[in-house]
Amino acid sequence: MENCNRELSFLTSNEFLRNNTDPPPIKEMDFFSSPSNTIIKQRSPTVLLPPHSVNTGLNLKCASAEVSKEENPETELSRVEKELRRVQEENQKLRVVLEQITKSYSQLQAQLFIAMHKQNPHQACSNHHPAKEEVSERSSSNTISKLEEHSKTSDQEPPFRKARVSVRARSEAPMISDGCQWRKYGQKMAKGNPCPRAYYRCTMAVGCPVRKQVQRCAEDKTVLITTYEGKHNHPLPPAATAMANTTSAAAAMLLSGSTLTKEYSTLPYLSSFIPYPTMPTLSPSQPFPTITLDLTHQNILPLPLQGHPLFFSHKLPPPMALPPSSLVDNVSAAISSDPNFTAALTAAISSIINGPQRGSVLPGSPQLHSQSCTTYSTN
DNA sequence: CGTCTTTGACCTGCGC
DNA sequence: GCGCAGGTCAAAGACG
Repeated sequence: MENCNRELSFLTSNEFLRNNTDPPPIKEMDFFSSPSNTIIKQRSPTVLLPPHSVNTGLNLKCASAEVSKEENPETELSRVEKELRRVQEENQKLRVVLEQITKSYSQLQAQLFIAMHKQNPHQACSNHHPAKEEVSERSSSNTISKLEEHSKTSDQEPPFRKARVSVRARSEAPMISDGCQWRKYGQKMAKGNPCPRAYYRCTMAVGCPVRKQVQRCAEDKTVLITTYEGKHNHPLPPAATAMANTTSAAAAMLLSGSTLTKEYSTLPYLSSFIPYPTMPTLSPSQPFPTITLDLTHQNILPLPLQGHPLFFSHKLPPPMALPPSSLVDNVSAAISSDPNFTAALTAAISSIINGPQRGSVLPGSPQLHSQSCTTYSTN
């Protein structure tokens, strides 16, 4: 039973990149702090830095203080501009690296989820929303096996049409803004809930199969339950990509089963985290596997959704009463919830950072120049 | 006038 | 077969 409460959640701590011998936890990605506490000078490319002290060598001294007063101001200006451009490029590279890391993590997390499910198929537990899904073990395994059977035997219907990703978020608005265009095509009173359920379909492209249902939680009417179904057949605007990534990844995690890795690699939108997925929750009246991303009680936002319009629509103080946190904080927090991921993620990070040496760098991933390093400040 | 929402009717699947 | 519930359709109305 203890596994029953085991959600794949991202918690707030900095433990994921930490071990006993590691430097202090990362608090922020500080690219512009004073040199005294942020710059690590590393001259030899063969010396490995601690895992998260990625020194890019941006010796960001205050140039003006060191420049000779006789020097031409224009030359100084151009030098500073040049330096600024270089810093921006470094920043961009690091961003790409981080994206690769998050992608690897989401894949690893999905694999763990599937492995857990296969080990304890009868413990596929429900989430903790009593009003939503009271799941019997029998119906759960039945549906899962039906699903697997379906995915094996039928290539005609996209599996995403059947998988659902339910997002619970607090919002006073009638509908969360997720960057897509939706057209309402129906509304129904659902049994057991005084609030009507609205049906929307994506209108960003003709024939887009994506639909969503929006309904307020019966127990807590401040909670908006948005259930996504289907996969977009068109490019998405940046604002919508985060949510699409999230739901696609979650659906893939739910559906892919033993062929997870293969299917994952073919998902067009998969490039993001899976935030706070609970175990698949299956309604007895609906044979659709549903994965619930519960954002109502978490004190950290999922990475792809931070800064997303969805969350700006909240009445909660953004970002949900958290102290200012960095991306790295969130990553570390995420992994800390499951220590088993630490080793795997460390390997993933290593494979990216040391890609060229180990021959395992991902295509298109940037290569951190050994002498071009940036320190993640702990301040 | 075109687009979107509303809402009752209809279809489908499931349990009894 | 019947009733129920979820989901969808489509006509009518509202709106800019």
